Amino acid sequence: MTERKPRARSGRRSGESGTSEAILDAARGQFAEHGYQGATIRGIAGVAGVDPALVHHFYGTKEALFAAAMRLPVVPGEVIAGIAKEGTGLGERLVTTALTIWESPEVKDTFLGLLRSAMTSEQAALMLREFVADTVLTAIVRLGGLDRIGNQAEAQYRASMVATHLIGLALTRLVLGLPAVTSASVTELGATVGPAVERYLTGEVAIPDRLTPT
Amino acid sequence: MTERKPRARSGRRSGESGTSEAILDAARGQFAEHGYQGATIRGIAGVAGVDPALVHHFYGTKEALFAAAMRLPVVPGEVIAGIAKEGTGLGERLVTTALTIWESPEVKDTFLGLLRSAMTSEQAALMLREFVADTVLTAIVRLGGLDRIGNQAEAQYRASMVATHLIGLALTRLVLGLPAVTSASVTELGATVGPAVERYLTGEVAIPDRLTPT
DNA sequence: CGTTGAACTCTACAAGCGTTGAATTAAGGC
DNA sequence: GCCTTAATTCAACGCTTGTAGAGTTCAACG
Repeated sequence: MTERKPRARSGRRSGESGTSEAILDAARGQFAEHGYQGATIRGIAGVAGVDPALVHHFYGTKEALFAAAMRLPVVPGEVIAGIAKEGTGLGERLVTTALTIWESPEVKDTFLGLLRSAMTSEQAALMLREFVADTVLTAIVRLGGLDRIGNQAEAQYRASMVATHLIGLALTRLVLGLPAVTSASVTELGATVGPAVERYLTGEVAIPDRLTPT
Repeated sequence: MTERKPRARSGRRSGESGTSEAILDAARGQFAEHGYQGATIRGIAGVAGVDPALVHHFYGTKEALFAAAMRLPVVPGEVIAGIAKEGTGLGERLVTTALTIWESPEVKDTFLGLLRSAMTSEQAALMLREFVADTVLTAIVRLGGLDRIGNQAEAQYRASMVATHLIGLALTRLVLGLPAVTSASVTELGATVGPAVERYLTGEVAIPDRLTPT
């Protein structure tokens, strides 16, 4: 009875522990839940069942850990492959594709972490911009939109409107929890929002003069 | 040379100092810049040129200060009055109205503070929902949309789509800083986004079955 | 003029943070 | 079977944070 609470012994564990991956997982979860500032190394270590110093040993600083945790496990090909069912419009497929990717288990925490952190961290904002550009532009290209537009600035503008709407959708659905948006299914949202997105991609849209040189 | 740095004497100041308002202003600025967690009482006090304890004396806890700072100076009537020029479509007017209000000096810091804080604070998320509902729904009503729809659930769904798009616009413009969105004028954005919003309000939109009882 | 109360600063505490260095234990190559 | 190297915990530092209490100066009222 010399030791009451049986603490974990120090020193290396037997076998492959997979601890560094567990730490990354815990980090993604905490960043997704509390954002960059709200998540603490101690909290992450706690979830991973590990001493805080170990987190530091593996990843150095908190910033580096964030960068490592938010790095995508390459945009999951399976998810994209399973989508894009024919028969529906381009915009609709884009919306359902984006939502499905963002809500897929492999990506959700990363996306949420970036979204929450981007509000207060310039670094995270940059990463989120890249992330959205990656997923949305990739999806656009893969689904075959925006390819006919020669004017680069106009294409940029149109794509930004799409991104704007989709990010708003993610925000009201995943973070803010607007009832009407959370209770709708991905398919329903695709049907409702799809046409608006499609108009931005290929429809008649007011483009600022300065972007369309005579 | 007994005292190097001339510190402010303690005790009450002469005349009306208006300090409590200065603190609220500073708080709005800091919350807008860093979000709820990122803003510190010491930082706010510093901007207001005041001892941190005074902030506490006036507003009690940080949460209470946040609530006090984020309370709207009643939606500025001047701003709303100066908008809604005839000749453009309903959606276009809604977009320009919302953007103009949110970017007006009286409201901008409050809105940004709520937007940044809502990502990590449930309290702030609630306030943001109310805020958006207030400004957007107020504008919708004032501009005369959505009044013909009898079905309450459908109206809710349509309005949520509008809010979704507008919040996305605010986010990419004010927080994320997407170049194509920040460099456009409010008028240009109104022309581009307006039709999409108008469609949600009065157009032909796919409404989930469960919302439209036969 | 004296007293009460509000505005204001000082000092300090307890808690939590990211980070560090040293100690302990196991794995892997020679 | 030793010896290096990696994984792991421990204890602690220095800093910042929100908050509390006590003290100081002024305004206002009788």
